[in-house]
Amino acid sequence: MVPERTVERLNQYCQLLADLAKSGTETIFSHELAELAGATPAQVRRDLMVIELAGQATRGYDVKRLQERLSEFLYTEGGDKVALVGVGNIGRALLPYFLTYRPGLRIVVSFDKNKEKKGRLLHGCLCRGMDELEKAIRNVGIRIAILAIPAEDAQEVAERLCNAGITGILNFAPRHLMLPDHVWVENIHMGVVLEKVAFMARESLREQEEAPA
Amino acid sequence: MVPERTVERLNQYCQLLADLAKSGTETIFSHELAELAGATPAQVRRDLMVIELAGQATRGYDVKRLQERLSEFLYTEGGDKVALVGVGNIGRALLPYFLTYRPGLRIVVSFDKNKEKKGRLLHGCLCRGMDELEKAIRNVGIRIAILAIPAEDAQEVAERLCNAGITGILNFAPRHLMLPDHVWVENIHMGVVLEKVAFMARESLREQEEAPA
DNA sequence: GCGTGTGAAATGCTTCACAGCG
DNA sequence: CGCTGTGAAGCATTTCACACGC
Repeated sequence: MVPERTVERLNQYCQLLADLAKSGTETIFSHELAELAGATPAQVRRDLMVIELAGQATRGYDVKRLQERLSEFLYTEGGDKVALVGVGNIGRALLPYFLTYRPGLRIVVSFDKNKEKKGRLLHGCLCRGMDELEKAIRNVGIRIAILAIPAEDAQEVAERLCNAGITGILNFAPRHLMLPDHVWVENIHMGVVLEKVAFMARESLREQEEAPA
Repeated sequence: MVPERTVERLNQYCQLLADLAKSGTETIFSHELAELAGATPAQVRRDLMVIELAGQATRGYDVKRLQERLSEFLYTEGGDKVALVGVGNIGRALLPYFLTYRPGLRIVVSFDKNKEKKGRLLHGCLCRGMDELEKAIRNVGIRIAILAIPAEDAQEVAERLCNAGITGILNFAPRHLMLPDHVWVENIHMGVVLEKVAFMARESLREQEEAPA
């Protein structure tokens, strides 16, 4: 019901507002928030319609109130627990980021097939063996997983995650996962995105040259 | 002119076709490629219209020919050179991936403000100091950069990159970059995406419960 | 019959433009 | 006035549906 892109931007706004609140800003106009987020003022206002909090024409929006309302809308009470599967470089990049930065999500456990990592604390997060995957996820009641393992293992492990009760996956493995419809999968395929950047950069350059005036 | 999403998928197809060619597959139907890529058959056919290569109703597409044609369309002759700015965990995750996996892009130099990394080879890629940024990029003629540094430095470094001739940036810093219009920026904000996954997973669960039959 | 290529319809998302209000 | 809230218009992307050819 809420547009996907809007959910992304609301999360972004929420983040920005938290920073603004910390730095003492009390009110903000749609065009200011738009500039920070890289959106248009109309877009910001449209997005904010879904949370039904009125701004004032003379003052804009109350930063603190807006941030509270957004958190309420986006996050569950107490925050969601997340499992990290695969503690390679990507996993290690994500851990500190979420542990310190994100209010609504906590990475509470990680898994790796490398036995040496088993039992170790990485950024305060216990690493378990892959054999404990289902049991640990079930016991802790985790619904969200980050999949950061080699492509060839991705499908199999993703299926195990779903069987263990996972309903949302952030997938970094460059493979399309075939999973039941009720599971929400979001792919981050960095290779594809970098290639898109290269292509689009070239394209937009070409367009400019072709139509100089 | 070519739709953005199509560019992404064409890259994905190209990747998949390379694998298929290696494994000896000679021809492929749109519905097979669609399944591998997580798209629909109609979408695949629509995407392939832009490269004007005909498939055959009885046999489908010639894998090798299609892959060649896609590479030709997507990549520049000899490949594009890429700079990696910030050799933290994200940077280290990307390096081996692109060095071994991507045909059209080569990370040829990296930069880090940590002086200890200066002059070292990381996965065969020389790491330079931030003071050498402009000069190195200009000399080697690099157009594409990956920005994987802390948010607070992102804007300033991005501006330096643009002044050095960069026209495409893949940005991992959780900040919207304000840059000239001719520079193509693609953001990967993992935090925002993970939060979206959590939200959408919850939403789609709720919808299913509300409309069970 | 079965799959391709493609106009035309449908969907989803963004932007415009303006009424309403402090 | 300048900014918010929002119908309506405009774009981008996806899906439908069917003519054509092996």
